Amino acid sequence: MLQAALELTDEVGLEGLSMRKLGQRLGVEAMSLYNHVDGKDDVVGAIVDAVWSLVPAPDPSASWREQLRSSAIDLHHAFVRHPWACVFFPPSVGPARLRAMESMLRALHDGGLPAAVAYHAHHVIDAYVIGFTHQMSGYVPPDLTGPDGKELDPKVYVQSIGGELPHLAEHIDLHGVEESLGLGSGFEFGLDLVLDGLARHVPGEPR
Amino acid sequence: MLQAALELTDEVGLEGLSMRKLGQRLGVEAMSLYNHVDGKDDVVGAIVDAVWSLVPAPDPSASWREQLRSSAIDLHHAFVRHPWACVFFPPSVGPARLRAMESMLRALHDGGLPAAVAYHAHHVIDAYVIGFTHQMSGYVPPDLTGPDGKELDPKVYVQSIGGELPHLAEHIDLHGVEESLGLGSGFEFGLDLVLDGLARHVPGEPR
DNA sequence: ACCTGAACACCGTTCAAGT
DNA sequence: ACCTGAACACCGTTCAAGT
Repeated sequence: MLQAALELTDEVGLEGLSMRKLGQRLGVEAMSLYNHVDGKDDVVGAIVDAVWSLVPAPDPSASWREQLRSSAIDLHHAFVRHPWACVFFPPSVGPARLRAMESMLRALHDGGLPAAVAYHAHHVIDAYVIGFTHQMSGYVPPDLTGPDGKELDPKVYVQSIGGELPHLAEHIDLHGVEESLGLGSGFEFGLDLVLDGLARHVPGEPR
Repeated sequence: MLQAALELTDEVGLEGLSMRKLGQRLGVEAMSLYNHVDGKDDVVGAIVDAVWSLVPAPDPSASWREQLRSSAIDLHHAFVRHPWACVFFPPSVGPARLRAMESMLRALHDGGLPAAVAYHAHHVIDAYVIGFTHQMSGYVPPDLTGPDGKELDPKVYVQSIGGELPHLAEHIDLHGVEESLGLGSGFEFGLDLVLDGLARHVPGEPR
């Protein structure tokens, strides 16, 4: 049934998931589900944790930086595949997510970061990975087809809403060609900003 | 009416906001609202943009770094006051948010950051500010009162869910005393990691 | 132009009743 | 032990009817 819930949510999203539809998919009335599950929050918590369980534990023999980096990227990919799971507060925090948190804190600690830095680093990285991925996979480009059916210039589109906003119009112009800017993916660019900053907090390895 | 919607949402949250309750507060049936507004998405988009309008435009004579930093902190505070507005995708992006985006992109451009860096920086900072603030203000500490009414040790609480997770237990122990770690707020710590990283991309000012 | 009541198509969840 | 139908308390939204 957990499998059915996950597939259904992949198809219809978290908003579209309902006990009635889930029952229907299982060939059963919605009310029967309450014999196996506490309620909707229970199933949402379970399927979100199932996505967390897809990210492999980091290699403890790698450097702290490589562990954090590859875990963040693996998590990012899992959320790209299941965008509805990219959420700060699922109804409950399951064991898979707890294990991921433990791995990250262990890597920071073993890497020699001061406790205060490790404490904040954990929240900063979580916020960045979930935040950026959520933002990225939820984005839908604005509809640029004008009332006459022709494509609007970003400049006039932006102006129609907010007035004279030249930098914003230029920014929208770069959509779709951002990979050609020579900086790699936006996600990794930001991730490395954070990790580089953390590296400068490792005592004994200044730079 | 926009004012009433904002106050109501401050009280009951975004989940609690309904056309019926909003009508009730205005002394009118819910269906009357559709004469003044396109639908619920319309009012949510409007009140979210009203919160964005609370953050002042940055001082253009300040350095790009100071502009970004103080805008991010102002936005953070606005979202702490109105947590329901701290959302990546409101039903619509209003003029206040567009103006904030323009100010940020202008500061990055005038500060001499390469176009590719400015492009990604915008998304990274947005993701971080919204992500961290959302995470922070939505967090509710786990209920540590055991079945006998006594307070559980974080170690045994964490173990009851996920097994042996020593670093996570230690992390939970630091909750509430994180301000005493000597690194300032977690939000500003992460923000400075990002801004410091961006500063190293300014050509001609190596370091 | 603005408001209203009834209705429609949905929700999560409870509960007594069945097997 | 598991399933069911009816019901409750909610949603957003439409639409014909009123003033």
